[in-house]
Amino acid sequence: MIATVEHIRKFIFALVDCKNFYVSCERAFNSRLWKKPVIVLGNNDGIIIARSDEAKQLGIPMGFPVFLVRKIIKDNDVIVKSANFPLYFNMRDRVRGILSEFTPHLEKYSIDECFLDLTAFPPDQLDSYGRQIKEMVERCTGIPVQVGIAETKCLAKLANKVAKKKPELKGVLSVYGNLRWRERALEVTDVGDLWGVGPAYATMLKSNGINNALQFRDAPEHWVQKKMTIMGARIQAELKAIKCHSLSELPEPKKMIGTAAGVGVLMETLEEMLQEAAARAEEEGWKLRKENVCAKEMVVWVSTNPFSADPKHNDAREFTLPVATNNTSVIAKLAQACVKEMYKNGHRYKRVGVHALTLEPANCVQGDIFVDYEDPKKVTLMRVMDQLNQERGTGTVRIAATGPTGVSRTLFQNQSPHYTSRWSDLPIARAC
DNA sequence: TCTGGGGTCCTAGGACCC
DNA sequence: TCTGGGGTCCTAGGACCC
Repeated sequence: MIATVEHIRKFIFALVDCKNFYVSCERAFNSRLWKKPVIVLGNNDGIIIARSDEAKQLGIPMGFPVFLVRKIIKDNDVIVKSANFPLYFNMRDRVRGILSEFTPHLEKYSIDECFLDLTAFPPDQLDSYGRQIKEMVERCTGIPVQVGIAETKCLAKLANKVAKKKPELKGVLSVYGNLRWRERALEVTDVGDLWGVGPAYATMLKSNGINNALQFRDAPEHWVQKKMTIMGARIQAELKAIKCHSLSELPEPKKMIGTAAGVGVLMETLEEMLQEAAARAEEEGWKLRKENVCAKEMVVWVSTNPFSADPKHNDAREFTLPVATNNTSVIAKLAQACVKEMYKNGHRYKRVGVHALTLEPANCVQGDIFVDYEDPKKVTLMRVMDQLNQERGTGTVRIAATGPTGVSRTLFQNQSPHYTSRWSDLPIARAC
């Protein structure tokens, strides 16, 4: 490999990761959840999307259908919460706000993780700096975090994981410039826990005698590239402190925007399917307008429940719009036409999906002299609809095609109040 | 005997992330 | 009875072009 200036120049990355994020958000407003096993369920209260440490210790797995662990929940008084995304998004923004006070150079990697560029900071103080970040976030938001610091993103991720696993590190680990610490961290990390190594690669690597991150780093480079493509080669280089991934401070424009929520009660009639198609189109339109883009090509698909013994039917239709659009009623009509074509009587459907594949910025859509989607009245109608729904709550104004009630969808039986996003739910402080 | 070679674009499929 | 919902990137192979 030819060393470039990029490789020689030293960078410092920190990864800040919120611990059991959704559970921590719930706990920040409800002290009764402290030190108890708590889990958070996804849409429809179907699967487990977050667990407290206590719940993990009971052996409750992530992404698992909740009905399969009912007994553990009952026997151990596990507290079950339904997802409360408005609260989580708000807490995410608070955490990011605190982090951006430390450095303006940060990448919002996911709802509960941020990469920080600390290159400008004195390397001998990184450890204490990591501790300051941790304390400040916890004090201001109530969300516990771990901090990992290193020369590359992959190593920062790894340091973060080690900090999480080893209580004596108290949630902060910098391996920057410290070869011995770096090797130790690599050695105690299972190869399957590396960022970018999923279950398939982990199995392959282990069957070749590569069990930890250190062994992976030292494996022959050509072999790694052959088996795991350029992605694997990059992970390996990053573990050698050679930077392959930069900080992306500005989010890349999206390449695809989709929506495909499963329904609560399976759909059997065409009418239900058409209503669901309209509802998904409505959501898709809203997402496109929020991103300020229009879709030129779209895919509509239907599927039955993959886990049931019912007859299966999965199908998809793709179409190209004459003029890219983000207008809900245009999308809804086309989505319904696709569903009408695909629907087969005698099946119980779980999902209708609507995906936009080719996106164009909304302000420079290529026109078509025969089609008039850019009718200012329609644009205004969408804007007013979005505004009303935002101010008065989702679903205040809907297109008629979604039906009077819509298809039965989301169950939130154990949702906490919207502490941060609804006036009536504001927590009340009482003097003891 | 021996049947070009280099390039682009598109798609499906596989792997991964949170 | 109940099993999420978003995304990204890379590669191989085929079609097609000159």
